[in-house]
Amino acid sequence: MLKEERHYHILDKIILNRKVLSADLSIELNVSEDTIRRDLNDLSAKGLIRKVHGGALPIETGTPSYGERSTYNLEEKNIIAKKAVRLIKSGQVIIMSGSTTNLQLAKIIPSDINCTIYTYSLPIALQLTEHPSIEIIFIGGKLHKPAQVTVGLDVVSSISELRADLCFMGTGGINTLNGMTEPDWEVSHIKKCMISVSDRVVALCTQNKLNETKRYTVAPIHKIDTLVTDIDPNDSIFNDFREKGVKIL
Amino acid sequence: MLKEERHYHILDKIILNRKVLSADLSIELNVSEDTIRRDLNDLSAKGLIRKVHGGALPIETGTPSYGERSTYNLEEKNIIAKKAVRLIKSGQVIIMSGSTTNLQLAKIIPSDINCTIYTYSLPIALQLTEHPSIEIIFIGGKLHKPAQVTVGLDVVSSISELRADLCFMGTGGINTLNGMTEPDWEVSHIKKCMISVSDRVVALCTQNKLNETKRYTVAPIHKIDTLVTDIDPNDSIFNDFREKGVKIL
DNA sequence: GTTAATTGTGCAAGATAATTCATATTCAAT
DNA sequence: ATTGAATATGAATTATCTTGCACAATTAAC
Repeated sequence: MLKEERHYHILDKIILNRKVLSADLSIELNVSEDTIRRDLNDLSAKGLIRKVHGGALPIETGTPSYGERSTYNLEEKNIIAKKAVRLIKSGQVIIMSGSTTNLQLAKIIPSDINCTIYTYSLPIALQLTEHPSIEIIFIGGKLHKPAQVTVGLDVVSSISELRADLCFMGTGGINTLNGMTEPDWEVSHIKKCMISVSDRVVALCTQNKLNETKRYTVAPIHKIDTLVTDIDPNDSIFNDFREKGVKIL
Repeated sequence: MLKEERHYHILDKIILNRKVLSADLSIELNVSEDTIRRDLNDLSAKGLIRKVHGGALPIETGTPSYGERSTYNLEEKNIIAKKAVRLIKSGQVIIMSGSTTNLQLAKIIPSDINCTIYTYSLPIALQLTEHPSIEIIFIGGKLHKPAQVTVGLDVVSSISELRADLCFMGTGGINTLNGMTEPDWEVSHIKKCMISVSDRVVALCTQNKLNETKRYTVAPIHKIDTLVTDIDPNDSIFNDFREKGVKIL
């Protein structure tokens, strides 16, 4: 393994995972940690990565101001939200799952949009109360405290009585082979239900969830109409998805 | 987990929840509280958060959100909440209406209490998610934005299927002649329903609502078991209430 | 072909950074 | 004032980093 090969590997990994650890790389690339550190120093000197104690992170994009930094993790989610919000039209009935990406989306819905939104997430509902005209229907049930969403049979049965034009779904993991998957059993059921009552399913997915597979299946890939990510929709990574008929945004 | 990752996690969480506790973060991120405190100090030094005893808060941005929305008569409501909280026992099933007094009450429920609480108020539900053991059932329906509560037939029919030991009710107005009254038609119906499914009804009432009468009747005075106010329960103002069998706290 | 510089790598020792732990102090709530 | 919780501090520990050096492989020069 040549030095440059390692460098490319490191850069690839850092783009994909948003971080690398010296210890991991040492094992993966089968060289000592010293060598990895030297690699990281090289790349850092070239301004390609940012070296930190224990590994390295990508260079921060944009102006490193106060607000920018504090929204760092939300940056990708905001990109996704901005793409997704264009799908919302007045008059639609929409279901939103309880992800932080959806929360970002809820924040930027233009005030001239007039639609009905069903959700089972307290933060999202609360955010939507700031919107002047959207009709919000909260889906009741037992509250799951950490995620601040309702869960359980009540939720499933409430959703199954609906019919929605659009469904915005945060993703635990998605790939062409296993489709959409979820780490949580209850949530996977709720999402199944959401999909079955929605005309179009829009999956919101940060790149780190792309090509991941979680424990429970939500839906095969062909049930997903549109996939919204924070990467360029023309990227070749999406070829498989396009073949299965998934629109990329 | 790199140090910066923790920092981003903390910033994300603080944006989402409007506060973080050192103890929680320590468990979530699997490091000691010392480390969390040092992280908080770092972030605070960068001006990204405001460190306080026990955790940290976001930098004040001027836009007050649900949590810090100015509450009128906060002092009185706290007094009432402190009296009312003594009525809560482990094992009970409780319904809470959506008043700011109830919100204060929700904040001070001792953490060793273990009960089930039904509510249709977003702020109260959100507040209760901080409690370690209470089971929260949110009553879904159409959201009334200004009050951030659900309303409508869904709410009424959900409530009518319950059975509760206790019911904490904010009051629009109360007096011995007209009983409990409400300015809002929809809310008056919901409250009627709450009363009909509860064994005991506790009315929480600041003194300015005492002896007021609003447009719609909720219940005659004898339906109220306990009246909690911010004035001395032995005050002669309560004589009429006592005659009707209302306990004063 | 031999030699000398150059480069890449691993190893070891000391330096630095991050973390935990024990302890004393401060804080918040009664 | 008293109590219990949260915090700051410094020592001890662990992890990571830097540095210098040895060695091998590669390149360049003669």
